[in-house]
Amino acid sequence: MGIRERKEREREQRRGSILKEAKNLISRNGVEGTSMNQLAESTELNKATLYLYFSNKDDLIDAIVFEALEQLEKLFTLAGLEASTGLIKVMRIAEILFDFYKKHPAYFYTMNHQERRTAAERLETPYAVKGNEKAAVLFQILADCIREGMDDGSIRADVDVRSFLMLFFAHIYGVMQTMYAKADVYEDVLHLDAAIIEGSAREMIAYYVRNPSIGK
Amino acid sequence: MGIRERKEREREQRRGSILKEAKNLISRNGVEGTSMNQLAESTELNKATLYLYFSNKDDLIDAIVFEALEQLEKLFTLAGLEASTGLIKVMRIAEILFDFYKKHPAYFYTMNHQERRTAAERLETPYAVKGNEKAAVLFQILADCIREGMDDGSIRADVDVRSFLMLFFAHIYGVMQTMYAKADVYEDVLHLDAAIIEGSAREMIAYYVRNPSIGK
Amino acid sequence: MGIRERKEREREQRRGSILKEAKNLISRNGVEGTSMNQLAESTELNKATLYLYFSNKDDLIDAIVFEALEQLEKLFTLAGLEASTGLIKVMRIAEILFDFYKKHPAYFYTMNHQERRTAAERLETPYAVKGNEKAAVLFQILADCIREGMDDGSIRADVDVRSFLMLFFAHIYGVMQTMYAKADVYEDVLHLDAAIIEGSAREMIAYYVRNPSIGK
Amino acid sequence: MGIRERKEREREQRRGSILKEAKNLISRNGVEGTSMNQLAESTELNKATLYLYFSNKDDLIDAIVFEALEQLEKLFTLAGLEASTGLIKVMRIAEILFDFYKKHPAYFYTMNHQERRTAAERLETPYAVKGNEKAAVLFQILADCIREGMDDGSIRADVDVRSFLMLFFAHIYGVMQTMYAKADVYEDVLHLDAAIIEGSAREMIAYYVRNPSIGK
DNA sequence: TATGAATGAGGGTTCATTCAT
DNA sequence: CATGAATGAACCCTCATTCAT
Repeated sequence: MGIRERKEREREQRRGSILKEAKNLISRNGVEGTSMNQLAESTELNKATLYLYFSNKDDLIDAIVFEALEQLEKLFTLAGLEASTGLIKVMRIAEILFDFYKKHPAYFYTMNHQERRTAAERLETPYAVKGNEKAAVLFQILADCIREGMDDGSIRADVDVRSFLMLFFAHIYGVMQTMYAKADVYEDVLHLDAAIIEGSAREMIAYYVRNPSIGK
Repeated sequence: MGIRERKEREREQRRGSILKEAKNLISRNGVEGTSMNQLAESTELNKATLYLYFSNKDDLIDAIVFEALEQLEKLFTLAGLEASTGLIKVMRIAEILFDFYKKHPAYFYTMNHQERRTAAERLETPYAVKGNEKAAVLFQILADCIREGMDDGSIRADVDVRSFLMLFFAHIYGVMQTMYAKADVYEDVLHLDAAIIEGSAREMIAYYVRNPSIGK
Repeated sequence: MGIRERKEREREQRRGSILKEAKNLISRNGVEGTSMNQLAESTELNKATLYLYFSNKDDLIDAIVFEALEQLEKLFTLAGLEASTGLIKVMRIAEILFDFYKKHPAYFYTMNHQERRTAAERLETPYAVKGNEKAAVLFQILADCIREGMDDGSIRADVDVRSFLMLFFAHIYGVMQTMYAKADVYEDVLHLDAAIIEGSAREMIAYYVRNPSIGK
Repeated sequence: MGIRERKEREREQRRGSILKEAKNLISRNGVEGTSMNQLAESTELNKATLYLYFSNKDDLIDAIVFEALEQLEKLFTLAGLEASTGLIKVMRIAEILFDFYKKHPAYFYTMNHQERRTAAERLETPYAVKGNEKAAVLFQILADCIREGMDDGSIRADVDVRSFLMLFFAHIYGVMQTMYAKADVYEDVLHLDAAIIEGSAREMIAYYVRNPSIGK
């Protein structure tokens, strides 16, 4: 069975290198701008071979999304360790998310690509199911931080937690998207630095959730 | 001379009906998911005919964007009339923007599609130039409201106006995108109503800019 | 009937201005590279209007060819007036033809465009018929010069006149085509000047027909 | 390893058969008159399949041109072997070129099609680069023959070699073009045989370069 | 497992030409 | 006479995907 495990491991490696190259391309050209053709060329594999590892282009995208979620789960978990209050944890997670999106454009692009497929389609594929579960974990981590903040008084008690979960990701997504897509506007027209916008964006979250009776 | 005007009007109507159908399709399938082929079928026009009214697919998209900006300009302008304070005006504009995006998905999709084209490309086409000017007007209206709010004390004085301009649109964009793309998540998983999320999203802006010494 | 003549004259003028603009475009973009669309725009006329003056794109081309032939006829005729010998006349015509082609690229391009249409098609259209007649006149003028040269001893007696007629135009056509299309080759690779090539090309004709017993 | 070579050979064959069919179509309809669509139909291949063998229509044309140049190089090289004088070699090459163009209209059409593309475009594609090199070889072979003729006295010493290189190809090109395009004129109007014209055309070259002190 | 080869469907765009007015 | 509007047919090219081997 050692031989079988080795095979398995090799397969995983090959798969990983495909994913790596895919992320590479997506970082540069976006999801729609990356074709299976290009990917085959970059990986020096045959197009058909790609389909041995991923049943679909969508499946491949899902795999990248899943990878992203896995990494985010780790990062989110670590975020809480050294933080003292719930608010600080939440803000730390925001920071992590921004950094993550900035560092891995491909993850950003893929995570926000699923427009085309209907919810039904999305639920059927095995990968997406796992992805949804992982996403739920992230939600949970963030939710816990919020509730912790309410308990320790750092976060105001009347925050609607479930709304905030969506809002948190949506807000950061919107800002990131703007920073990727509209750099020319804020740089050339408004003469703004990316770091400043991001800082304000994080501040905005803090303003929203922090308990005003405690102070900043 | 009446005849020429009538022709002109008819042409404008035809153009309008093409745009209308385009928005229709885009609402359902997104910008990239809408082809000139489909549009020709939907309008029951020959493909070449479309090119009599729009020199490009991009040009058509630009026209839709411009339409959106025109309407938004009107709406933004009206927003200030009945509002008493700068803060209320800002919030009113946020509300308007949400309503607008909800009512016109196609406007939403098109306005956030120009990512792919480089800044250079965007600046060259005549339509885009006009679009940029219109966008600048919207920015200005919002900026004026903010400053007014600072003057009347409804908005805290240390808001970075230019950052906020980006943030405002980015935030709303992110929330809308999430609501369009992730409806299944917040509905099925979080059992959330869209209106609640939107309410929270608007609140978030208010929390960020309002002058705390005045109170909510 | 004065009114009718004026109308006729106006029509001729309009037609002429269309032709003029067509030649303009063809000079720059070639025959295939010039579309009826462009022509309509340049003339500020409606596309359909063009078809009131020319039943076809081919017809329009034929008209330009005819114009060219008309002008060439004049030039060819004048060529003989001041020349002393048949040889000199022939050489003068060669010079004229080169100058003509250089000055009017559009004439050159159109005259050598009729590849597509079969001989049958070409003979049917009214313009082409007239064109063929004019071409025959040019041939005749050149033939007369040759024969004159044979008589006055400047041209060798054993030239096959009919062959030469074709050869003369073919040779000049080939050289001109090369000069239009391959300028980069002779300039960049061979470091040759256009005037030198043309000079050699004319010389080549002279070498071929002149009576060697007379001397250059 | 045999298997891979066989695959390679099969691919080469398929490629060859596409080229063959392309030449077929071009012979009949010219380069611009031959579409990738038609070619797909003729080869009974899918349109997309063609693009597996040629990245472009231009690339395909370049491949044909290159093929032509390869064959011409062989023919030109052989031409000198049995010939005694430089003049005879030159004339032999002219004969070869005529025969080649007559036998392979597609080669003729493709070789004289690159007018449209600018020099810059032509130099960028890898095929074209190789083509230019091959063309330079042909030029060189001809130049050597000329110089040899000058040495052995068969060609007059005052021929401008570089001019002649251009002239030689231009002349033959012009004649061939005329014979392809104006067959009806010389046949119906002048009652001339193609062979006669070609003979005169070759003679014209000889008249131009031969050393008169030696005699015909 | 991996590949070379192939494909159907569709992408955006442009052409010469012809109506009804 | 002139026009605006329209069109069918064709253009080159690319996509995600699937065979047989």
